[in-house]
Amino acid sequence: MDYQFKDIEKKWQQFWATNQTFKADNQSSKPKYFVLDMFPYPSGAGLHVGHPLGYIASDIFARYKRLKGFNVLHPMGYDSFGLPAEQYAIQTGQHPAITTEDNIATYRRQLDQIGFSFDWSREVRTSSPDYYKWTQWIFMQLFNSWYNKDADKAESIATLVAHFESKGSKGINAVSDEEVLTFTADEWKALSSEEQQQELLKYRLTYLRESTVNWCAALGTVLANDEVKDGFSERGGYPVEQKKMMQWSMRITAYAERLLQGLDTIDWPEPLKEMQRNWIGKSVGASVRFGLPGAGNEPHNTQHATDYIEVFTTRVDTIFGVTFVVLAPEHELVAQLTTPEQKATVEAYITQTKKKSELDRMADTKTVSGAFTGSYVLNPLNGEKIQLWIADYVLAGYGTGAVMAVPSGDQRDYLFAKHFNLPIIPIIDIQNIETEADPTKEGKYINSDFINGLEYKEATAAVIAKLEEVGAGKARVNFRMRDAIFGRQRYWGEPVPVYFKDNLPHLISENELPLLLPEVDKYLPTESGEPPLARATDWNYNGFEYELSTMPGWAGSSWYWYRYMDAQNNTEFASKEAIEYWKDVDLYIGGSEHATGHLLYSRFWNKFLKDIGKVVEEEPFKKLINQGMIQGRSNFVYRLTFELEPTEYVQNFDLEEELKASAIRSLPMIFISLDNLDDLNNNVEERVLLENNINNIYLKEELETLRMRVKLNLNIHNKIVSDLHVDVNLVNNETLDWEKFKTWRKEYENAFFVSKGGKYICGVEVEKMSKSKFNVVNPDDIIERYGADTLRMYEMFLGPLEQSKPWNTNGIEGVFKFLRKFWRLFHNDAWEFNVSDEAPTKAELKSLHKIIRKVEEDIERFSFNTSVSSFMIAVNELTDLKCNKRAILQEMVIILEPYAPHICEELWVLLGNEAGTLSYAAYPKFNPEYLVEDEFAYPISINGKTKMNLNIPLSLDVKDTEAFVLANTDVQRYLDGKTPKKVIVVKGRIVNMVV
RNA sequence: GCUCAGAUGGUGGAACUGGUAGACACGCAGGACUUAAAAUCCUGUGCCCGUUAAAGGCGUGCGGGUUCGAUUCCCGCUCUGAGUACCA
Repeated sequence: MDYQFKDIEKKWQQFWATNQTFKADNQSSKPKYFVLDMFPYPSGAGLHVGHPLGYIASDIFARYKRLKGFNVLHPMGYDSFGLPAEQYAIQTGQHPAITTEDNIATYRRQLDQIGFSFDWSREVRTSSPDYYKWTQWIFMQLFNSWYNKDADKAESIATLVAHFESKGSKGINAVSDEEVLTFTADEWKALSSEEQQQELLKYRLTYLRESTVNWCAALGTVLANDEVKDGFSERGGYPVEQKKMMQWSMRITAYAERLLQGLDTIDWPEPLKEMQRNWIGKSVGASVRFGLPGAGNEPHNTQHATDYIEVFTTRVDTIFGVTFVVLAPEHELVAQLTTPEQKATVEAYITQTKKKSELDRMADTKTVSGAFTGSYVLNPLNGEKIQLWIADYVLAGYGTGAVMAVPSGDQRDYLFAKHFNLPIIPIIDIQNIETEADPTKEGKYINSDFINGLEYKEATAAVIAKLEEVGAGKARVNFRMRDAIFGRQRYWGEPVPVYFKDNLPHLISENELPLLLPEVDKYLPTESGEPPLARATDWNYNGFEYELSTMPGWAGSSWYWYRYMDAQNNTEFASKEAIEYWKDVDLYIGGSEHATGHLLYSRFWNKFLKDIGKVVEEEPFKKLINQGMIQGRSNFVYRLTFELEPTEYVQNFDLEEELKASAIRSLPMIFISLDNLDDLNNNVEERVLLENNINNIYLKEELETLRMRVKLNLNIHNKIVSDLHVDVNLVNNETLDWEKFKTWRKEYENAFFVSKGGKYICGVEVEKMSKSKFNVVNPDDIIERYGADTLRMYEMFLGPLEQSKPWNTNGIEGVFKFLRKFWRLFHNDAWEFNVSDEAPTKAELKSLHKIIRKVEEDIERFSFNTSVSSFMIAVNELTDLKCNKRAILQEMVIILEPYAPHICEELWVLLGNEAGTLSYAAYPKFNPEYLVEDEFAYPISINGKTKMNLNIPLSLDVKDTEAFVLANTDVQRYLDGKTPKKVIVVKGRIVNMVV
């Protein structure tokens, strides 16, 4: 029988499902291997061809590892909480759970069609209560924990309470809010329970904090930064204001150092690690206090936050070059430190700053602006009085919201000083500050008191020592990363398992989990601007109000890989045994867009779960591969822009009306093929020719009656054509199927095509894949035409996995032909299955063992595109050899199985093997003996240019090879009687002669 | 600005540690089969010069360098894509 991919694929997909072929066991004598894909958000649009790229790669890897004798865990699930479903619910009133369910069904159908070897018995959905029960449970553990810096790990809040009770706050080294109380044990005990809880909240790993959000009153909701454009909501264009709100936060900053260090232990793409490093943003420097004059002893040393300005600097060595200090306009001391004379200026400046969005403030790096407060601060090391300014280039949220300005070393400070005429003091002997700041660390210090003559390293150490001595500063490490906001004012997310009593948050008890998402009448905020959950009736905890915000999208995805290990467990998020067996993810494949979101939060939660003893590995994803994005590839047709004009005035003649009344209704649409377009643009004659053609061919009969009444002139517009997107499904290899095109839309029904040789060539552009550009390609269509095996192999054949590339089907025929050719090896000319048991020849064995090694090497380095090519080469070779030997073909079936599982299963059974055993067959063993050659066609080159090839026995050593080459008459002809100065022979590679 | 990735025929791409640049596939051209078409098969296909062939020249973004030999290593530059940012 011919290769009937439809029957074959359906048959085996059913077989795998009924027999649970890919169900993984949590116990095995085999080594474990966990292959994970980033699970999808089930959107209403379904899967497009970009989605499966990573899934196909991971499936090939998973299937390969099974053949290599591993116990493979390869699961799939859905990140099913999220905004689009909620948006849809708001529009249609349908419960998001229902639309989500529908979308999942579509995804599942599409995924099943591609033939993935997922263990569906472990499927997870983040929106399902038996899943989010555990997301809530982890939240509770975070609430019940604090970060002990001495132990460098999270601990139960009980250990903190015990410490407070016995020793007070003394000796606690914790990651906490900035302002915590200092107290003795007795003082602690004297606090009311509420006061104690209030204090403990400052230590918990998830806590309430007032944070600024983008509040859109009209939409009644909080918007993400990228949903805000120039101070207005992207959707609807309503004004957005900065509003302070009590929000749940996650103390991820406690893990900053461990998150940074951990990167060195995992096998991830370097750019991705770099992104996380930048996001964490560790900078090593010092904090320095600039005292306020008149506040007492100078230089200053006091506990009260109001009589000094604290700055963070990475260049504490430049402290003698400080000529002013700048505060962020939002800094809390600004009002207090502004003198009456400067009050008006400063307030005007603050108002001006407030008008600017954060984006504007960041974008405008050219204009220098600021205002003098009228106050001075004192340099702690030389007592010098320096001006205190405010300026919007200093951000309140970073460091301390204040900087010490060193105009000789920092370009921003330099411009500021020049603009406001502030002093600039050079501090390093080799510094050149004529036209710009010079941030050099080379050279020796000048104008710098006790560090004069020193070099960078010793100077830094000396300054820090001095600062510590006078109590005005110390070495400090600063991180850019902030705590993550964890609350969302949305409906379709996990409810936070917290209720409020006396304005304090309390956890519900564990046995009351899951806290189910309540039903609401509408998915909108309330009139008073409370989140949708406030609409739920009778939703309270023994009369106390529940938290009304829900968890963000990343909550459910920050631990889901553990649930796959033990998806059905009712008593734990996963059993200890399951976690100890599977441990971590060996291979994780997904897009790099999750670099600083999902991948950072997951590492954070993982480290926390390890601290509390629930998981065993410090890092969750040992190896990670980013698959590139599949971009859309749009096609264009070019519609001629022309008009007809009457050349004379005729009474009561309106061309438009006459056209409408005529048989043709309107002027025909004429499309110009891309290859004709150049001629038209460059060649006037062509245009005249076309005009004549239009008149004579396209318009002739239709306009005859009109022409009898008035003379018409045809004008082609200056911009000859307008480019229109055309559905890529109507185009094959840039050639338009114009019959289909005519039926695509009513208005094209009578279209004309101008082309060379009857082929209409379309234009191409790479853009985002989107409906409006008609460039979305659905895997279903490809599978319908070519089958899943072709789709799988073609997606791999497209190019390196990590590279972004536009989707195009130009080469898909080649892959399909390859599979047919493979099928043909097992069949005779009458399409009857025909395999021989003869012993294979040397040439056949060579082909086989070449491919065994090649595919092994390629898969191990995730180079799937090259192995597809190699399969083609192997099948071409075996076809040429007319090989139908079982000994060769059966091995081929095993090697190809990860790539094209359906056709291989079918052939496996035709070869007489038991159905379903292929997935666990043994991968063929490579034997290098079959590849040994006794001769090699050496390229013979003269001065590095290859001239000819020469077969030379590999048994010859370097010297004999050289002699063999020089004895050759053809070589002599090339040498033209000259003796080479030097002959380089690389055995088995090349011979090069220098003349 | 900074960080990272990339640039190879008409197209997607290959060339792993410096050793025959362009594998494999698409497309295109020619041919076979066919009444014809589709399908299939065969041949050719980097560019230039050359009637064919031979021979030759040029070729991996650009300019240099190291080397017997560079797509690969080094220096400088251009462009494209991604991330990130008045980060002190």
